[in-house]
Amino acid sequence: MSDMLVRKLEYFTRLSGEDKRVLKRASEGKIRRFGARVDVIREGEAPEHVNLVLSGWACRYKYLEDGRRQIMSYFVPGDTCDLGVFLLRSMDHSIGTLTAVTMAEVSREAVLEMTGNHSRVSNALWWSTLVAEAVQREWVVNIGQRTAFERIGHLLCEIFIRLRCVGLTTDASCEFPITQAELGEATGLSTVHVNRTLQELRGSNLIVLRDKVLTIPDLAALQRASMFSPNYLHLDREGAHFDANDL
Amino acid sequence: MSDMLVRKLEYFTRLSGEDKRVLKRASEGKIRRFGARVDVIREGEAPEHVNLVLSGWACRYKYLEDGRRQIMSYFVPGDTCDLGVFLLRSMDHSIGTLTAVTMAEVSREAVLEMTGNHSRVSNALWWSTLVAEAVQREWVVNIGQRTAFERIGHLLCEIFIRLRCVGLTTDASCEFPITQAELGEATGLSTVHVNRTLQELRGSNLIVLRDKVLTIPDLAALQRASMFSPNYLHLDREGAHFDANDL
DNA sequence: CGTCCCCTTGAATGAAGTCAATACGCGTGG
DNA sequence: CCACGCGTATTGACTTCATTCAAGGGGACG
Repeated sequence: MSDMLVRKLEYFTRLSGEDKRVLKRASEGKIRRFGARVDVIREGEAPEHVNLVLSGWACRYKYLEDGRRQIMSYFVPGDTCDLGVFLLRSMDHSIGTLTAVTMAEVSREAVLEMTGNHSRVSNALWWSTLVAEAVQREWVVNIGQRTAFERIGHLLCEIFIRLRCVGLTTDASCEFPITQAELGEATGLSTVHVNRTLQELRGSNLIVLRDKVLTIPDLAALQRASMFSPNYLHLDREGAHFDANDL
Repeated sequence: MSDMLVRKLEYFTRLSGEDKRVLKRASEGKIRRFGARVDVIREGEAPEHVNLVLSGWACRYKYLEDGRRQIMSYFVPGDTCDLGVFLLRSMDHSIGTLTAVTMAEVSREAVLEMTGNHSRVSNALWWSTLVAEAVQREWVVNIGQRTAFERIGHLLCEIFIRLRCVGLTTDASCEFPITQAELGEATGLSTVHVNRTLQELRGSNLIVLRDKVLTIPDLAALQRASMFSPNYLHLDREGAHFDANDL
């Protein structure tokens, strides 16, 4: 079940059988199923556990008073929503689903157990948190500096690579269940402009996007066109010195 | 010296004398002085310690290939630049000064000592990290959804409040040594447009900004005008249940 | 068959960027 | 002391990227 998480963490360091068991146990607590476009937790509420996405897509978002919505992060399988949340009394944003989603609720105790007694697992989880922060920063760069074309291209590169890390791509394709409106909310663009920009990307043969399936025939080309560098995802086993030696 | 940090952390929880001593010790290691507009660490380099700003302003930034620069965070006294950095092999962004800056280099060992053996200090430091993340997310909202007017207003509110937390404001004023160009790099606006927007803010009597001094005559009004809510700064002593009881 | 959601398109508008020139303060060196 | 250069702030005119408004098309589903 938590295969995706293990798979992702091994981009940082090799985990031992025991490490994997610990992770598995933590993610086999309470499982919740959500429909599409449903809130998991809302701004103002008190966080009670860490949410781990097992399947489906979710997002972190915030409404402005006037109804505009900004999506601040996408969550795909293997992603955790804030390891540290329960230090805070109340959420400053909401988490909602985009598609139908299953989530594991990881309790405070389970997190403390992992971070306190299993240092390799702890390091790997902190690494994933640091990467999530780096992604957040990259979004600032993306929205702040890039044109619509680069911006959407960049986002597609990021998502594709993140999905590939957890085995959710086949060759050059992946599921992409996000509507154009939601893409707009994530990139700070209007729906209409997202639509036109996607057509441009299609016209340049950089992407194929139909029926909720995204194909990137030449990832390197898309990366170039959108000035994407994967360095901020820190996928080159930077924690190799922590490697477990049992297989 | 680390007064600012202690002062900031006490917005989360009350620290004991011992806690403060531990923090003081950690920030009294190597002190470095930088001139204005100088890099502290560059993208691609390996982080070796946590930087704690003692005085002056710094920022986190990234260049795009074509020379555009995005500032992703501002650092003011009391701010630490990434508690977890040394889990990563290389920086995915740079940190540079805006004014002359003094920084304390907090060693990996000092961080481990604080987080491992002093749980209240550890919690407080993690809280400050979580707040920094919340700020990062808010910048996405800011750049993604708000107009130039709201965007700059929002940023000024945030900075003013952060400075007030560490005692760097007097009444309605604070030092504000940021150039218009740097404001533009942080908000994703051109210098020219920043200039015009500042004039609008002045014209609405929401701010006075002259000679590197910012005055916000009516903070509540500026907050309203820029749809600013301080909730994401989590300043209402959310860790009060960890309070030390000695004074 | 109608409704709803999502995608698409066109035309008009608007916010912000670009280019270019000018102004101002400040330090340096003649 | 003044001239010069430099970085920062300001202004005007023009352009462009993106938004808004409005309408139409297509598929899924009851």
